Amino acid sequence: MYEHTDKERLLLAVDCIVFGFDGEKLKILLIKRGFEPEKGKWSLVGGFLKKNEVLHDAATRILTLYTGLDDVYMEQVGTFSDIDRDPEERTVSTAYYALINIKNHSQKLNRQFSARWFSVEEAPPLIFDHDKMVRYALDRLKIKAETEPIGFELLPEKFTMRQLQNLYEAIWNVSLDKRNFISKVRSLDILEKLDEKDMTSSRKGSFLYRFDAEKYRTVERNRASLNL
Amino acid sequence: MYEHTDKERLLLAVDCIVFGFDGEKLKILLIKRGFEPEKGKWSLVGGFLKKNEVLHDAATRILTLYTGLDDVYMEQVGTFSDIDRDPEERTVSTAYYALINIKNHSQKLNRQFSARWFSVEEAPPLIFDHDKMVRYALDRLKIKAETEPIGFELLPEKFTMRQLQNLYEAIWNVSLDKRNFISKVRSLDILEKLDEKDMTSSRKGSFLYRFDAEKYRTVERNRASLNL
DNA sequence: ATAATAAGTGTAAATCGTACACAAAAAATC
DNA sequence: GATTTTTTGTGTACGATTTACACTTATTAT
Repeated sequence: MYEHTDKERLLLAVDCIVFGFDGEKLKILLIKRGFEPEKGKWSLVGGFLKKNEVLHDAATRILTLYTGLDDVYMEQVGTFSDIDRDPEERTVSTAYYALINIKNHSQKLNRQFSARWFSVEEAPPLIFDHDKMVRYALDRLKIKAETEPIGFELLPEKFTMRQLQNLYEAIWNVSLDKRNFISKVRSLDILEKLDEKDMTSSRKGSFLYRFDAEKYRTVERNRASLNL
Repeated sequence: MYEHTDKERLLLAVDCIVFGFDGEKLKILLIKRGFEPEKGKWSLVGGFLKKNEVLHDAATRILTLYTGLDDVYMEQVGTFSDIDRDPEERTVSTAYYALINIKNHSQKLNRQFSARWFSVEEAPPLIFDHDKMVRYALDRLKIKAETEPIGFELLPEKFTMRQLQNLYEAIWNVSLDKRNFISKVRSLDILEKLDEKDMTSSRKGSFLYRFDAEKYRTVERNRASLNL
């Protein structure tokens, strides 16, 4: 019950799992901590909730601080409360995941915070319970990708079919049949095929596509399933 | 960044959306608050996180306090942080939902806390942001029900096919075809048909079923989909 | 005997998912 | 300039799943 003696005030942190995609592999943004505790080890980007701030704003603030980006897709993953997760003081942390497009991503972050992209499989061990947060965030991303088209957030404006397929293969850690993938994506009718070709990937070149924002929103509203 | 001046300690509450099922409708457990603020209004059951307690334990503790039940299925829904959600003091709250079987449910709770079951559609307006919490919890329950057999938690040991169908109809707010429903459920092979009949619902009587815990766990492990 | 009520049961059509292989374009190399 | 290399791009057939759909049965109440 709401008895006064039980009320304990504690620190509430926010940690962000920043997912990015480079056309090949799914990546997360990590920083080498320049401060105690655990100075020198890799961690998620994070900070503390301020008095007159809601969690989502705190997550956005932290993301902007570390990446220079705003207007980023973010979603709450969950709140982690193990007693000794932070050795300094009892701290509960709410994790958010963000989806960002690596190409839009200024390089200043590297200099300031020793931030680096790691592919999800090759990331180093993280401090505190951050590995657990990443696992939860990945699970959420996998589920999200089943019912909502997340490419808008993770891919550059123009991309090839191969890149789109790589994205889903990376998220679900599966390999998909090219023909089935393409026909499924086509049936969703949210892509616009451009006349341009990307010539970097092959001699033949591959056509570029773009999301059709209009159709895309319709699909989002209908929660159309992307069962690949 | 983790600068000391930004650290603000605040209260962390836990609120529980307790779902129950009476064979007909999906219900939630609400209490009429006997304490300020908002004394006399309806709210979720809740409390504050203690210093040496993790969130899940706090949610369990609160549920046991109000219902006398332990060993209940619970899952974190999310953390709600609107600045003025609690008028007394800045309080962030993590919501959990619980699934309980109303029939197992002792009646002592009613006496002690003016707790009552309300069908989800007919619930009164709740204090603070509790209505929002209920909406989120319902969304989570809907998604959960798509991939995991939740009947074990919500139904009495023996139940009729009609009750099972009512449960899914109530959660998803749809009407399902009886024949398709039954053949789908049968194909999952997690139910045991008993020789007993329930005679309360019709003159003919309807056979009772029971979950086969062994098979049930296999299905859970395989994350078999219950696409009804 | 008859009426009323809910239980119980099967099939056909449509949709969706999956498996699968070869030709075309262009550049690089000889 | 012919050949090799590489990646793109495309269609179909089969099986599985989902959906739509209606009548009989058992029993009690009248």
